[in-house]
Parts: sequence; structure tokens; C-alpha cells
Amino acid sequence: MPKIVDHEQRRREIVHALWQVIAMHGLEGVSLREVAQAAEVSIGRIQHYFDSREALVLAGLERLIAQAGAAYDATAGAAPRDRLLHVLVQQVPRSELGRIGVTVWYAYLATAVTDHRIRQVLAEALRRGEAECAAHVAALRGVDDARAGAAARRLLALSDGLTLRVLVEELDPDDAIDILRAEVDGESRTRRGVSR
Amino acid sequence: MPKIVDHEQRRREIVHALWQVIAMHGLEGVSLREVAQAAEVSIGRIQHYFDSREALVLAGLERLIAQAGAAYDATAGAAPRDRLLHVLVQQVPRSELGRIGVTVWYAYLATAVTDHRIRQVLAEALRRGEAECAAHVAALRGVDDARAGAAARRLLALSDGLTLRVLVEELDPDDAIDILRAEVDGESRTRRGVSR
DNA sequence: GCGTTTGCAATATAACCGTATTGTAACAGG
DNA sequence: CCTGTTACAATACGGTTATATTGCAAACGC
Repeated sequence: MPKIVDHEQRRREIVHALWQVIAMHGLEGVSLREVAQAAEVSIGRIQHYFDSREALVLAGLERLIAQAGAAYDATAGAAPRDRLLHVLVQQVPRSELGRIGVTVWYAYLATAVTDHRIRQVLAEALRRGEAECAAHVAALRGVDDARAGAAARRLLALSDGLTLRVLVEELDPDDAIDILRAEVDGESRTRRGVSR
Repeated sequence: MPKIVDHEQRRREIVHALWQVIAMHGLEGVSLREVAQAAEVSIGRIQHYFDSREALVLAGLERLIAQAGAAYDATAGAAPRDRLLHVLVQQVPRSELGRIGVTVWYAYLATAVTDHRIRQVLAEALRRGEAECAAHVAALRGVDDARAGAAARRLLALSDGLTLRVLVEELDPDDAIDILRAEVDGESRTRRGVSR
């Protein structure tokens, strides 16, 4: 019938603009006007592709998760140790571009505390990440599932905390990565002790 | 001359209401009207005691830091190990009241990423906490300052990450505390190995 | 070419925002 | 008692917000 455009691309453009705005002014600073300006499109267009501001914000989170998942899947061929390290290190911002992505991620994480819709989506992603991580730990150290899960939780929490400190500029990204690498490679607390 | 009231108490009441609002709706949901309603006072009163919304929000952060500092000072007589553990564990929300405080703290932490005024105030508090922590680690393990500082950063980051996961309800608070305790007591990576 | 459906842009609307302004009740000091 | 100052409360104002509504141009099937 009429005028066919690439919906997927339109949505992607808008969500990219959304991320820009979040990275600059936080989720608090997200308004349709601001996003429209960043995307250089009209408000009408955004309204056409997203039912509401809330729906847009949620779509932004879902795409962020999907993108991180794809980046992880791309490491499918690597050794467990490398994949584990990748998961832990990926979020530590090294470039300005990486910093934007992580800033957006933490903006969502923070609002998840008070917004239960966002928490649902985010919690599921966290759980998936933890399971992946645990599998690698199990493969790497040959411990049972319970121990691997606990170790995975610890590693991920450490990675989150380090990332947070890098974000508020209280920690150098390279230091954070060094700590994580040491944690993955030189671990002796599992009583099977690889002892570097 | 006229009508003397307790300024300190008035301000405290308003800031408490501010925290309530932040804990419920995030910093995004903070408006003078909302805070006024939570405090059961008029908007005029808030305006009388705080120059602007921004000043109120900042005062909320400063009071939060001061309160945490006081709680820490109250442990002055305890052993280094206990004080260290206190710093790490204090923020893990165990009660509903504690949860409110930590929620507010993380709301500020998240906006610090994009708001540089808040980052300044917050970064200084983080640095102070790290220094305290490092001193205890040094006393506890007898390592040099550089190593103690690195260990302190690691412990604090771990605590932050665990707390974050408790907040989004992906981790049980008791599990988080167990991990932290094990980290403080059963640490063997420092090559002085206390070996539990 | 024609009608229909899509893809928007433009505009209207109603709510809410921070802040400035104005008015007033209370009270301490002379 | 009176005067001056404080501590507000009430309200007005200009701006921004999300969203609903309206209208129109483009383009495909026929």
C-alpha cells in the first residue's frame, strides 16, 4: 500500500539518540524534545514509533541488553578464562564510547531500585549474566555449581563496584582491569589453589 | 526580635522528607511540591530554608555523608578488623530503614556520573572512606600503604557491587555480608596468609 | 490515475514544574 | 504599646512536560 520505511532503523536511530541524552543528562534529563533534537527528528516521529516516553526508555534498556548479549556471543569460540574475563572487563569504560554505554547502563541500574518495571527487565539480564559467568567458573576451577555460583556473584559484584568507581572518576580504568585480571587468574581462595 | 525557631530542626525535617521522596521515586521524582507534601509543610517553608531545589538536593547529600561519618566515628573504640567490617557492611541494607538510606545513597551516586556538583561532594566522601579503610587494612595485615590502598579499593568496590545487587533484589543481604566477612577474615591473597 | 493506508509534522491541551512576589501573623526589644 | 523583623503561607507566572489531535504528503495496489 503506502510508503514503506525501515522501522528497525528508525527505532535504532531514536534509541541511539536516547542513549546520548541519558549519557549526558541522566535518565532524569530525558524528554521527548531532548531526544528528538539529539536524533534530529521531530517529536511526532518518536511518538509514531514509541507509544510513550516510558515505552521508549524501556526499549532503550532492552536494546542495551541485547547489544551486550550479542557482544558476549561473539566470544563464543574463546576459552572459558577469556570469556569470563571478557564479561567482567567489558563494562569497565576504557574509551569515551565505552564510557557512554556504561553510563547509560548504570543510569538504568539506579532507577531499577525505585522503578519496578525496569527492575524486572534488568534483573533477568543480571541473572543470565550470572549463570554464564558461573558456568565458566565451574569449567575453569572444577568446583560444584553452588560454589561456582557464589564465586560468579562475587566476581560480578566486584566488577560492578569497580566500574562504579571508575565512573565517578575515583579509580583509573586500568587499575580496575588489573584487579579483575588478578582475581580471575591468581585466585587461591577456592582451596583447589592454582597458585600462580 | 521576632519569632525564633530552631532552624536546624526545620532543615532536618525537610531533608528527611527529601530522603523519603528519593527512596520512593528517585531523585527524578523530587519536586518541591512532593517534598512539601511528604514533610507536611508548605512549599513556602522549604523555599525559606533552601535557596533552590538544587541547594536542597545538595544539602540532602551533605547530611547523608555527615550521618554516615558520625556512625563510623561511633565505632572509634573497636578493633581495626571490626571497624573495617563495619565500613564494608554498614551499607548493605538489612532493615527497611537501612534500605531507604542506601537507596538514597545510590541515587546520588548515579547522578554523580552526570552531575559534576554532586560528584565533587561525593568523590571527597569516597576518598575519605577509602583512606580510613586503607588504614585499617594496613594495621590488620601489616602491608605498606600502596598495597593497603589497593586492597581497600578492592574491598570497597566489592561492597558497593554487592550492595547494588541486594538493592535490585538479586542477592540476599545475608549472603552479601557473608562474602564480605569471609573477605576480611579469610584472606590469603596478601601472601602473608592468615589461612583461616 | 485513484483511493487507501502509512508516515509523519504541526499544533493543541492540560498538567506540573521551579521560582518570584506579596501578604500577614507572631513575637522580641525599646 | 509600638515598631521592626522573622517565618512563613498563598498565589501568580512563565516555562516545560507528555500526550492527544489533526492534517497532509507520499506511495503502493489496483
